[in-house]
Amino acid sequence: MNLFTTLRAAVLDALAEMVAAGQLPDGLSMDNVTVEPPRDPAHGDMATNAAMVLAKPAGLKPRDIAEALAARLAADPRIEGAEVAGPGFLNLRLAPEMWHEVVLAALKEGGDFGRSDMGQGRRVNVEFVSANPTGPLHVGHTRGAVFGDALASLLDFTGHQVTREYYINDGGAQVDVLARSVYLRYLEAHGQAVAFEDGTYPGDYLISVGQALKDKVGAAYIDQPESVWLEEVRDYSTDAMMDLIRADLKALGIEMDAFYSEKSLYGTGRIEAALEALDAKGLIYQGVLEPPKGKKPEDWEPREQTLFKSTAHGDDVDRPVKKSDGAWTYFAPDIAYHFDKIERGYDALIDVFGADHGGYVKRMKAAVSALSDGRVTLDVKLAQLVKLYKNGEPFKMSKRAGTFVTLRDVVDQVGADATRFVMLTRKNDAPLDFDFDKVLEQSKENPVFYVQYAHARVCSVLAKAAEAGIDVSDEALRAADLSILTHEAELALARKIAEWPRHVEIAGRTNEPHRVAFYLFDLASDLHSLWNRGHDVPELRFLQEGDPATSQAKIALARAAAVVISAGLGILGVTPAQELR
RNA sequence: GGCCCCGUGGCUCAACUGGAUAGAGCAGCCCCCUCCUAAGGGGCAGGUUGCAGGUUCGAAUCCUGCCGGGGUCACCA
Repeated sequence: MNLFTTLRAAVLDALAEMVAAGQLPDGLSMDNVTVEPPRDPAHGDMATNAAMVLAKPAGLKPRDIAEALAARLAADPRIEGAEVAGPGFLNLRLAPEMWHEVVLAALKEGGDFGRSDMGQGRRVNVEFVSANPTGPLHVGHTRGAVFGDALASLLDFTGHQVTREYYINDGGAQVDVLARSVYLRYLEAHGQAVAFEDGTYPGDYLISVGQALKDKVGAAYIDQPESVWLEEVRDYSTDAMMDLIRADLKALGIEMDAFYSEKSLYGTGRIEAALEALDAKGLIYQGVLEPPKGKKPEDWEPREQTLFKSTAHGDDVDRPVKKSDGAWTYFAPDIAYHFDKIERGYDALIDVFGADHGGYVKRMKAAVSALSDGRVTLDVKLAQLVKLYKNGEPFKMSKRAGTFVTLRDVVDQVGADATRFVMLTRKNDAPLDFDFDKVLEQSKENPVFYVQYAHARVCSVLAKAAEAGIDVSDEALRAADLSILTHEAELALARKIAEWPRHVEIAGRTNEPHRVAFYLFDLASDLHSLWNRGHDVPELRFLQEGDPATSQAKIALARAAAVVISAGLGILGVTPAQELR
């Protein structure tokens, strides 16, 4: 149940009647007519801009349209009042029963309350993390991982068919480096002294891989040239790294639906096929690029390369798909990979990249646009940097000094729930501060705690009421007489609950899961506020001693709020707390 | 130099993708508090939304040009 779409439909009906009655001309576009909660509660429960939007095309004064619309809407029993205000807003005041219906809907629908069919089953592929398979995930990956996973859940909740996908970069030189590094650890496991030069990965996490390799092949690779072992060690090592990464993701509660190997594109004709598809559209040519303007690399020299005419699809310059020696650039398999996604029949693609890949967005969009003839959209979300703090002090990471923080470090210290929530308290393209101490703090300053606390409080009331012999089962709460809820503070909470389906749709439409986190904070805030008013105003307490009927109604309201918090946290991948420790 | 992101009270951030008097939390000042389970509650003050134009009934939001911060820039992945 979404009150806002319900009321918008009512407004549109009334407008249609006005057209039929000759009060409005025919053929007006209603697309821009909105029904929204006004910022100022004094303006009523909902406001529509219909009169202002239609005034110009209809050739009428906004206030005249609003007056006529108000007259019609006032006849609707769901609407208690309709007042024209400001430049032509029509403010609607709803009958209290509408809020009671919302509470009831939340109780009945439970975790499905707010679910939307907005996506109409459109198939969406969300590609995220896609970290090189050369080591464990670090904090930088964590944000993208949480963001992508929450976005996928959000899209699912809004009626899309979602695939969570990881692109394994196992085709480039970095996996050879990995193989050589593991080989060194392998020699080490055989008791040899080894040196990790520049261009190898010295991390401890490869020790066990080297050991395992020794257990597997014994001494077979000792004193052998790369040609003997490189390929096998590479495959063995990337598999080991992917196991590591899968385990890291699992620690965060993330499970991918699909892993796609870059290597599988080579030697199978996939890359060639993708480029032929572009060639068929006249978008591949041999040419020489201009040097980058302003900055002149010293070793720059003009080279003839195979280029993709990405400028035909909005890019700034054309991009090479082959190096001057004829080998593929990284971009080529990426084109093939996205071509594959298009061929798998997705309606929309989403890529979650780190902010340092910002320069890649235009060419990728150009490729998808060209390959799908504009049919498939690609939205690229960039996850900005995470700044770490410890005891209020910036925490510097250095790979060389071995002080880089892994995903595991973070999850082990603060838990998956807090990690996930905090990572979503900022929009993806804004930098994020992550303070190890603050996220565990039990105070209002910590949004994780504040939202969890609200949920725990409701659980607490339920337990308390049950102890007092009041039936607070789902059935009993659904049957409660909600008409008792008339206090402004109570209706305010119900109003906030009613906004949930609306925020879900906005978040889903914009691919912005952080909106869910902000909404939950607001909702928690309203619940705490109502709770606190119970100190001064005993009638506002949820539990009314000796009055089961009233208690049930009030607890039904609290329970509805908890249902929404639980559903919202579910989208974010956070477990709602039953109690706090 | 080109491109992308960002610029909102002292600080950290919102603002329903164009709506009404730009909202919260810290910090500051003033009150209250042992209360259904609690780590507090209420209030005051604080703003030319980086600057200048433009579009619109209406702009923090869209367009143009500046200023400032960050990222990125063939033959790496």
